[in-house]
Order: sequence, then C-alpha cells, then structure tokens
Amino acid sequence: MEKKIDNSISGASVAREGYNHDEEDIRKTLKDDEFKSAIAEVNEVKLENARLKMLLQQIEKDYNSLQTRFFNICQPELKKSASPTCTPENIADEEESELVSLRLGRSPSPNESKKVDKKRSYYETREKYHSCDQSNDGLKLGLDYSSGISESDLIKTSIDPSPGPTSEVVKTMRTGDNGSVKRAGDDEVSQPNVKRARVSVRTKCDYPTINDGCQWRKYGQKISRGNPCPRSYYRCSVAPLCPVRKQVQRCLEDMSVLITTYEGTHNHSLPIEATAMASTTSAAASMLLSGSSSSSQWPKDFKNLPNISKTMPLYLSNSSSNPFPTITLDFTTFPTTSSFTSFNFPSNFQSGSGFLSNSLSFSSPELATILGSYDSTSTLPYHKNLINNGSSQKQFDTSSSNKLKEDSSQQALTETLTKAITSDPSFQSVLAAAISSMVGATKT
DNA sequence: CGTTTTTGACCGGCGC
DNA sequence: GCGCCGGTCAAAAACG
Repeated sequence: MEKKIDNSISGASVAREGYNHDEEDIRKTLKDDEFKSAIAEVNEVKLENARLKMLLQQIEKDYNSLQTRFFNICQPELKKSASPTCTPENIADEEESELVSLRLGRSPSPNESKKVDKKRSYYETREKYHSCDQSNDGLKLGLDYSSGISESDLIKTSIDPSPGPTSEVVKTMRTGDNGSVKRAGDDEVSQPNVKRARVSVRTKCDYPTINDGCQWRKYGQKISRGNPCPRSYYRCSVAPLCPVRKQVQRCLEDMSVLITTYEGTHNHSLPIEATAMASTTSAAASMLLSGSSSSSQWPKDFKNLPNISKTMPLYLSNSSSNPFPTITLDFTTFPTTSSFTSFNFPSNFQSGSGFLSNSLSFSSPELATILGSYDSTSTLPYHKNLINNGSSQKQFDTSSSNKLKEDSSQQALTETLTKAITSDPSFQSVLAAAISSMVGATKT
C-alpha cells in the first residue's frame, strides 16, 4: 500500500518534473522567439537605415545633377540676350532691379531689433537665444522685398500715395489715449503691410494645422462670415519678434481641405524641416510680387507653360475684401500626369483691382507629404482632443506604405523636376533661389 | 511654474 | 454716424 502511494507520488513528481521541463522549453522557445524577432527588428531597422542613406545620397546626387543642368541651361541664355540671367548673383541683380526679390531670409533691420515689445517680458530669455541665433549662418527664409531701394520709396512707387514711411506706423498704432499701446504690426515697419504678400496654401489635411516645421502660437480664433468653420490665427513663436502670422481655416466647399494663409517674413533662422514650406511660400510670394510690380513680366512667362489653365479665383483671394496681394498654392491635387508642376492662373490674373489674386496649383509629392502629415512638432499637442487617434495611426500607416512608392517615384520626380525647371525662366530663377538657399543652409 | 490655448472685448476699416 | 466684420489683445484657464 505504501509502495503504491510512493509510486503514485513518485509518478506525480515525475509528471511534475516533466511539466516543469515543458514549461522551461516553452519559456526558452518564447525567449528565443523574442530574441529572434528582436534581431529581425534590428536588422529591419538597419536595412531601413541603409535605404534611407541611399535615398539621401540619391537626393544629393539628383540635386547636383539638377544644379549642373540648370546652370548649363542658364549659361546660353546669358549669351543670347542682354536680359538678366539665372545665375544666383544675377538673379539677385535682376530682382533688385525690379524692386522685388525672393529673399530667402534676411537680417533683421536695426529698426526691428530696437522695437522690443515690453509686454512680452517672458520672451526675454528666448530673445537672447535668438539674438545669438541671428548672428550665425542659420537658414533664414521669408517673404521680403529687395533692400535695393528704400521701403518708403517702395510704398510711394507702388500703392500708397501718402508721403513718408511713417504712415504705416500710424496705421498700425492703436489710437489709445496716449498712443502707447501698440498693435502687433508695429514690429513690421520694415514690411509695409500695404504690399505685404500673403501666400495661401490649400492642402487636404485631417488635422487642425499642417506640419510646416515651424512653431506657432495661437492668438485668436474667429468665425468668419460665410464659413461656419472657425478661422484660427497663429503667430510664429520661434522668435519673439517674428512678424510671421498664419491663418488656418477649413474650406467651406470641402471640409477636408485646410487653407493656411501665411503672411510676413521670418526674421530668424528656421529649422530645416520648416524650410520646405517657407521657401515654397517665399517663392510664390516673390512671383506674385514681381508680377504686381514689374509690368506683367512673369505672367507672360507662365503663359508659355504647357499646363496653364484658367481656374476659378479662390474666395480667399477676393481682392475687394482682402487688402493684401494673395497667392494660393493648391496642394490638394496630386500629380496624375508626368508633370511636376502645373500653374493655374485665373483669367483675371492681372486685373486692375489693386492686387493680384493668383492661384498656383503646385503638385509636389514631397511637399504634399510634408503638408499631409500632422503638426507633431508644434501645434498638435494642444489640439490633441480634437484629433481622432485612430486616424492618426492610419495616417502613419499610409505614409509608410507610400514610402515604397516614393522610391520608385524618385526617379520620375527628378525627371519631371528637370522638365519643370527647364520649361520656364521665371520658375527657374525662383526655384534656383530657393534651392540655393536651402542647400547653402545645409552645407553651413 | 512657464507656456499655450481659449474666448470675450476691443479696435480700425469699410460700406451704407 | 452707425453697424458689420476681420483681426488682435489680454486675462483666465488649461496644459505639461
């Protein structure tokens, strides 16, 4: 009897031992699996890293070849005509002569640096940082006019018949009892808002703002007439005195379309990720301004583009209600043809209503990718309650799957880019300025 | 606690 | 002069 029990006990213990052994095996295999998957993951990351490196090299290579081709194309034109040419130096000369330039960055004027808003005391530490920042060779992008002529002259010759540059300051002053309270426009004396260009960007975006790489601080929200969607007002918070503002509003016709209107010039260096949008808007504004100031030079050029078509003017560009010259970049239509860019101008492109109302339909897959991504670095965290997390994940999934397509489209992009550059001299000059600025920044 | 967002109030321009 | 409207301010609330 005892023996039986002993046997049964020993049998149980054996079974338990066997069980323990199985468990260990399972654990071991689990660990192995984990280990293997981790290794696989690391390998994948390595592969991805290598792929990205190759992509970067390819982009650099593409850029170099583009630059070479670009200057090769410009060189014969220099010989052919006495007109200004496309080399970077000459571009500056050309644009200076037209009083309007694509200045992808500028140094803040002494006047500007003096105009410290005393109300923004808590920005002082930031200001110190940025005063250092401005002294370095950081990338500076923005919409600006040439310094080849005084701005008071610019005002006189362009629109404002009233004498003296101070008229603008008076305009922007809040007429308080002692006039001590200033409007935010005070620090924009160097940028007369009489002729300050606005660049409106239309993009399909599920998020409250697009990711343009810049940091923005919301300072107001209004429900404008005719559109139930509120319009948000942001100002650049990278530098305390940066006059750049943007308005964000959903399109009435298509709620998925986000209309972002940029205004002003960054007076500070920009992070690299912000340069894409800044250079694009800068280029667009430059084209707009050159068109408005220089006897219809560039519209004529753009008429030669194969893809030109007449479009309806956008409501944001209604010059009767909008005192600023506004250009619209439409990123809502992605390229379906081999064409990289298509420029769409309304029929009233240079109508004499005071300012231009232009619509450019840019179809840049890369910029569209940037625009389509949500603003994770700047304003998003403060809108997180408005954002569907699921859609956020979906967004990234889509973009990662699109990466595969990007590889194959890289070559096509290069070709179409080249085609676009070579097709129009105005675009050449603008793009050259933008590219040289960006590349100059990356090399410094 | 520093910074950002929210939101009602305010201001100036413009049309009537 | 009045009212409407777009844009901005600024105090309070919210956030990290």
